[in-house]
Amino acid sequence: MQDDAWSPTPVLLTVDLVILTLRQGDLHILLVERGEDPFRGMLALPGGFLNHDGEEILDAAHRELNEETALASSWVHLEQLAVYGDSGRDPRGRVVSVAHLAIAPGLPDPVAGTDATDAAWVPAEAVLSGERELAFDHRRIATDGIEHARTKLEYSSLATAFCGEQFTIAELQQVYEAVWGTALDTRNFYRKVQAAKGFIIPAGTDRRTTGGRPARLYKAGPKTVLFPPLTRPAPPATGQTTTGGDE
Amino acid sequence: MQDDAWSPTPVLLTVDLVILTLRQGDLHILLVERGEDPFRGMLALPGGFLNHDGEEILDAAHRELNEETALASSWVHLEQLAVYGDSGRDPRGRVVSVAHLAIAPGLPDPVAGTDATDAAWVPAEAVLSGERELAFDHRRIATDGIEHARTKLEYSSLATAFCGEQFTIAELQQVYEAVWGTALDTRNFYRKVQAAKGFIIPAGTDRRTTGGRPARLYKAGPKTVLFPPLTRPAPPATGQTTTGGDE
DNA sequence: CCAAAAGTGTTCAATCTACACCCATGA
DNA sequence: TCATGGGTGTAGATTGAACACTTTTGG
Repeated sequence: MQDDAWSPTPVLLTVDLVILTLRQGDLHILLVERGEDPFRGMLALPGGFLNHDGEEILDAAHRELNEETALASSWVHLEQLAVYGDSGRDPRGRVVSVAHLAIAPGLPDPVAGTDATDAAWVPAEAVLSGERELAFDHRRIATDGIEHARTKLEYSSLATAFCGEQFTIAELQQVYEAVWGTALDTRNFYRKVQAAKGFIIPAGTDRRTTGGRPARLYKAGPKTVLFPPLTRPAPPATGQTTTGGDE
Repeated sequence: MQDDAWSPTPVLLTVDLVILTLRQGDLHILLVERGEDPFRGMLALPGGFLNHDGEEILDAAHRELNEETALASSWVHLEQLAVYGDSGRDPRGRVVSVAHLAIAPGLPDPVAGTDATDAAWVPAEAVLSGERELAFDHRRIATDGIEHARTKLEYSSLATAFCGEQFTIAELQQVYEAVWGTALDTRNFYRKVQAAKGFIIPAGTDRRTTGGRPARLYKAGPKTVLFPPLTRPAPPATGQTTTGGDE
C-alpha cells in the first residue's frame, strides 16, 4: 500500500445482505423489489450505500438489516462474506459491494420494508435454481452466501443463529436438514451435537411439548468452532468416477 | 442496494497482499519497507491503489503481485481474503483495502522491488508473535491471511501452490508441516494424500533423488476440494477443560 | 554392503452408522 | 394404555495412528 504520483480513482461502496432464515422447514432468503431505476421492479438483495460520513461497513450492514427486518441486532448473526467489484456489475458506474451473510431466527410472515417497495421471503431453492431472476450480480452473491452457510454449519455454531434464544435438539436438527437438504438420523445427531462441548448448553429446567415426550431446552454455548465437526453426509456418488467435474 | 436522495460518499480502494512462501522449511511472508509518508520506513504488506480507470480488483492484485515478485501469474495462487475498511485505519482518509492471499513456490532469496524501497521475506512467526511491527492494520491482515491458509490446507489443494509444477510427496509434506507447525507421520501422510483422489496425480516417469531411494514425482490434480480432508492434529490439550478460552 | 530415503503391511483403538430399545408425556 | 416424539445402548463396519518392515538408490 503505497502512494503514487497520480491521485487514485474513488469508488462507491455499497453493502449487500444475504439474509437467511427457516420458514416452514425450508431455507428462505429475504429479497426486495427495487423501486429505483437500475433494474426497477426486479428482485434484489437488501442493501445500500454507506452513509454520509465515515460510517463503518459493519455498521452499515446492521443498519440495512434493521431497516429490512426490524430485528434486534443481538439475535442476528452478521458477518462479512466477500467483495464484488467487477467494473461492469452496476450500470451507474464503479460500485463496489461488500456482501454480508445474516442469519435470523424465523420471522413473522410478511416483512413490509420501510425503505424498499416490497420485501419478501423467497425459498432459497428458487434462487439457486435460477427460477427467480435477480438484479445486478445478486444471484451470484446469494449463491455464494448460501454455500458459505452450508459449509460453515459443519465446523461452526452458526446453526444456533437460525433458532431463537432457546431451542430443542430436534429444532436444531431441522436447521441442518433444511440448509443441507439432507435427512439426518435423530439419535446420532443427538450425540454429535452434545459431543461438541460448548456448542449447546442446557437452558433451565424448561421443556416444550408437541405431542410426545417433552424435550430439553438448550441455548447456544460459548464455542463458535465445533470440535469434532458435524460432517455433512457425502452425496451418494452417482456411479461416476467421483462426484462430477471439478476445479 | 437502492439509491437515496443524498449522493453517497466515495472511498478509496486499495489492494493488499499476503504473499506466502516456504523458505528453508519455514513459512515466510513478503513485506516491503514503506518509502512514502504514512508509516514511512515501516514494514507493510505489498499493495496499492486501484489503477486509474476501471481496473478490476483481481487484476490490481495480480499487478501488485508481479511488481513485487516478478512471478508468472500462472504459478501463483491468488484469492480474495476480506475487506478491511475501518474508518480510522489510514491517516490519509477513508481508504478501504481488499486483502488477498497469494501462495508462491519458493523464490530466489532477495526480491528487489521495483516500486517499494525494499522488499524482503520475513518469517511468518515474527509477524504472528508481534516481534515485527507492521504499518496500518497490516498485522491483523497478515494474521488473518496465515490463519486462512492454515485451515484451507485441510480441505483444499492449496498446498500444491507452495510447490513447483512437479513435486514429491515428501515436499508436499514439508508444506503441511511448515504451515501448520507440526510434525506428521511420513507413511500415513503418503496414504492420505493419495486417498484424496484428484489431489495429486503422477507426473511422467521422472524421479528425483536426494541420497536415498528416488521419489515419484507428482503434479497438482484437477480437484480443489479434498475428500477426505487432511486433518490437522489437535493441539495436545494442556490439561485445561478444552483448549483455552473461546468465542 | 551400508546408509538413507521411499513406499507397504499390519495391528489395535477410536469413531461412525444403523437400528433396537426404553422413557415421558398427552389424550 | 396407546400414540408420539425424546433419549440411550450396542454390534459391526470403517477409519486412523503407530510403527515394523521392505524396496531402491548412491557411495
